[in-house]
Amino acid sequence: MKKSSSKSGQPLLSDVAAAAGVTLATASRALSGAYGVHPETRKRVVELAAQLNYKPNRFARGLVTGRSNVAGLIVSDICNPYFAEVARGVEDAAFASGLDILLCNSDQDSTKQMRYVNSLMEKRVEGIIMSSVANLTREEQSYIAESGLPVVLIDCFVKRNSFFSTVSADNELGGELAAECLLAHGHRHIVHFSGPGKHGNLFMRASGFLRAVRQFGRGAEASVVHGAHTLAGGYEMAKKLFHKLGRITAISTANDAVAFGVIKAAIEMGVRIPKDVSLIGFDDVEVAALVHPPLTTIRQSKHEMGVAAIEILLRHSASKDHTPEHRLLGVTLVERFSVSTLSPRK
Amino acid sequence: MKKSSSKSGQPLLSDVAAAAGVTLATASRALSGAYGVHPETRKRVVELAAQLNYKPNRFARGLVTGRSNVAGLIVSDICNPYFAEVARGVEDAAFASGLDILLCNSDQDSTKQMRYVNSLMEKRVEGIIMSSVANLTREEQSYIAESGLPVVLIDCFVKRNSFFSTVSADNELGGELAAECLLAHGHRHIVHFSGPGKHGNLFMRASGFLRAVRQFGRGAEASVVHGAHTLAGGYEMAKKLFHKLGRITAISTANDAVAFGVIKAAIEMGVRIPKDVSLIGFDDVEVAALVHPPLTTIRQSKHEMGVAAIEILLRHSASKDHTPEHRLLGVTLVERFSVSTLSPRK
DNA sequence: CTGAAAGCGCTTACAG
DNA sequence: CTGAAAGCGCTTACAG
Repeated sequence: MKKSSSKSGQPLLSDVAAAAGVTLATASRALSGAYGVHPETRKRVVELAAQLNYKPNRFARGLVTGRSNVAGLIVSDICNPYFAEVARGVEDAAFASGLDILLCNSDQDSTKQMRYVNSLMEKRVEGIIMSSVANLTREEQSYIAESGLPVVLIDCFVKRNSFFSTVSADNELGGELAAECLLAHGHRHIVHFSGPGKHGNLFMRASGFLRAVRQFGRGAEASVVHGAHTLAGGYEMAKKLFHKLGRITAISTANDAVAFGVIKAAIEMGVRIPKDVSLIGFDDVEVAALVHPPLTTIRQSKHEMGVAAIEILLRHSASKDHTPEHRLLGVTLVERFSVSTLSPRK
Repeated sequence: MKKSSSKSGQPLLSDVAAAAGVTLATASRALSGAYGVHPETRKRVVELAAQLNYKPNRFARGLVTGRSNVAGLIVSDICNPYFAEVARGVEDAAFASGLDILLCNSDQDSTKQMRYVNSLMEKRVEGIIMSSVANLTREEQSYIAESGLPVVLIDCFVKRNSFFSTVSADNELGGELAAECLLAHGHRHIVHFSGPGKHGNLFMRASGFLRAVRQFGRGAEASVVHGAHTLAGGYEMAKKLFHKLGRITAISTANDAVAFGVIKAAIEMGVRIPKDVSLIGFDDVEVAALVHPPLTTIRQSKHEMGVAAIEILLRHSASKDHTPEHRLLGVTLVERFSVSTLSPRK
C-alpha cells in the first residue's frame, strides 16, 4: 500500500495518523504535546512522525492558530557592525524562544521600510523590531499602531511616541561622558560630528555633549556638524574639516562608523590621530579596539538591547495589552588611544 | 451594515469583494493581476483593497500555492563583517525579487544548524543559502537533498558534493596571491594561520598558499597553524607565536577576522606590524582599510556572492530541475601597509 | 483518552 | 469576463 502524501511529496499529518492507526485529531494532539493523549499513543505517533520525516506545514498551522513564530527585524544596514551586534542579540534571544527572524535592511529609506512593514504584516509576524530606522511620519506611525502589531524600537527616538515600546542606550549621558573625557584631557575647541539633523537618538547624543561642554567647559567651545551617520559621512565631514582645522583639537562623533570615516580621511590626508587631533566615538563596536589608533569611545550594550527587544516583543505578542514599555540601558566610557592630553595653555 | 472581518480584526478578501460587489474569485484575480478581469472591475477592487488596508493572509495563500516567498540564510555569525557583507548581497537581490530572508546564526554548531534547517523546511522556504556552515555529515547532506529543497552553499567546500549548488571565491588562487606577495617582499619564513583542519574553503587557501611557496619560494619555509577562524582564534594563535617568533617574519591568515586577532595580540604585546612581522589577510572586509596598520589582504566579492546565490536559488525554486550549479568568483590582492619589504639576506 | 467535523482565508480549476 | 465550489493541511471545539 503506497503512502498517500501531499502533491509536494511531503508526508502529511494524515500519513502519520494512518501509520499510527489513529485519527488526525489524535495525531495532532500527540505532536503538539497537548494533554489528553495516552502516553503509549503519543509515543507511537511521535516515533512514526520522526521516522516518516514528517514536517508540519506552517501555513496550515498558521492559518488556524494565527501565529507565525516569526518576528521581523528592520535595521538600516546589517553591514554596520553596530546593527550586526544588535541583530545578534535579537537572534540569540529569538532562537532561545523558538522564534525565527526575518531580516530587513531599510537603508534609512522610508519607502523601502514601509514595503517591508507591509510584507511583514502579510506574513503575520508576532511583532517588529526596528533599529534606527528611517523617520516614521505621523501617518505611518498610526498606520502601524492601528494594525495592532507589537513594535519595539531600538535606540530610535520618535517624537511624541505614544504607540511603540523602546529600548535605548542612555544617549544623553553618553554625549556627556564623551564631552567630559575631552575636557578632562584639556581640549577647548571641539567639533561634534552628528547625523542628519532630525535623527532622534543622535540628537540626544549631541545635546548631551553640548550641555556638558557648556556646563563643565569653563568657556570651551563646541560646534556641531551634520552629515550622514555612516563611515562615508564621517569621511566627508573630516575631509572638509581637515582642510582648515583652525584651533580645533578634538572631534567627537555620533557613532563609531563616523569615527572610522574620520580615521580613513586622516590616513589619506596624513593627519595624525591623536597627535594632530583627538577623536572619540560612540557605540564601541568590536573593531573599535583594532583601528588605527585604537578608538576611545562610549560603550553601549548592543547585544543586550537586542535581547531586551525580544523580551518585550514576546510579552506583548502573548497578551492583548500592548502598553508601550521603555527601557534605558547604561553607557560607559572606554578609553583607548585616540585622545591625547593637551598642555593647559595651548 | 458592519463589515465582517476575521477574528483578528484584519479585513478579509471577502470584505473587499463584498465592498466591490464581486465574488471572492474575482477579487482574488483582480488583486493577483491574473488575466481575465475587466479593467474597471480590477480598478475598483484594487482601490477598495487599499482603502480597507487589506493584507492578504500569507498562510492561506501559501497553503494553496505551496509558496512562501521566503528564503533561509544560515551564516556562522552575522557579527563577522564578512558574513554581514554576504548577507547584504543576499538581501539586496532577494528584496529586488520580492523574497524575504530568514536569518539564522549557526555558530558553526551542527545541532543548531539542523534545528534551523528543519524550521526552515516547516516554513516551506523557497530554498536555503548556507554560508560557511558547520560541516554537514553525509547523512545530513542526503537528508537535506532528499527534501528536494534548493540549497546553495557560499564559499563552503563540501567533500564529494553532488547535491548542492555552490558559489565560491577562488580560494586556492587567493592563497597563492598571498604567498606571492609575501615572497615578493623577501619573506622566507612564514606562518599561515588557518582554520580548524577540516574547514574546506580555508583548507583551499592554505593549500594554494603552501603550493605557491613551494613552487616560487626557492627554499622559503612555510608552516601552517590551525585554530578557530575568528578574531579570538587569531588572537590565540598570535599570542602563542609572539612568545617565540624565531625566524618568522610574516604571517598569512585564513581570513581578515583572524588577522584582526593577530593585530589585537600585537597591540597588547608591543609587537609592531609590519616592522617586527608582516601580516596579510583574506576577504577584504570594509574595516580592513582602517585597522592598525591598514591591512594588506586578498579581496573577494562578498556582495556579488550573495547576489549570485539568490539567482541560483530563484532559478531552482522556479523549476523542478535542481542540477547543482557551481560558480567561482575571482580574487585580487589589495596592498596596504601591513607587509614590509625585507632586505635580501636577513 | 479519542473521533467526526467544522473551519482558518485564500487560489484555482471548472462552468458558464 | 465572472461565479460557485472544492480544496490546500492543519487545529480545535464538541461529543462521546
